[in-house]
Amino acid sequence: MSRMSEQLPEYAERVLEVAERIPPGRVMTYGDVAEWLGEGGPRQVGRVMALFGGAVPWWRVVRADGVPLPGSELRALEHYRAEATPLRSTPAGGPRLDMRRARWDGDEAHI
DNA sequence: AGCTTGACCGACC
DNA sequence: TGGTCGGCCAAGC
Repeated sequence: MSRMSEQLPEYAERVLEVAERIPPGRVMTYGDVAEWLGEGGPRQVGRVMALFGGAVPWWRVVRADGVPLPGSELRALEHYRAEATPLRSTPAGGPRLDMRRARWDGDEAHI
């Protein structure tokens, strides 16, 4: 097939595919996704999400420290509330994800 | 070819 | 809890 109008790079497709598998109420970090794919790194995953994340549950792919996506934290928090994702209230500042409980390793058996 | 940037991460203090 | 630092790796300029 010829390159009509630039399709999604294969790597991007794989990243989005993983993002779609994350169960509601759970999250994976950028690094987790990269590690699961065994390809690329957190920053590559971050780039893919920045460019094409809008097509998938982007709020389920987060930074390792559990800080909601800057600029979209309100929308993200709405989703977390709606799907009962474990949050942790911090003394100063807004809520963060409770990574210990919300983190998903990508294994369907651990849902 | 070299330098900067970015939806990052872990170690350290 | 929070800030810095070095490492990371692809893209842009």
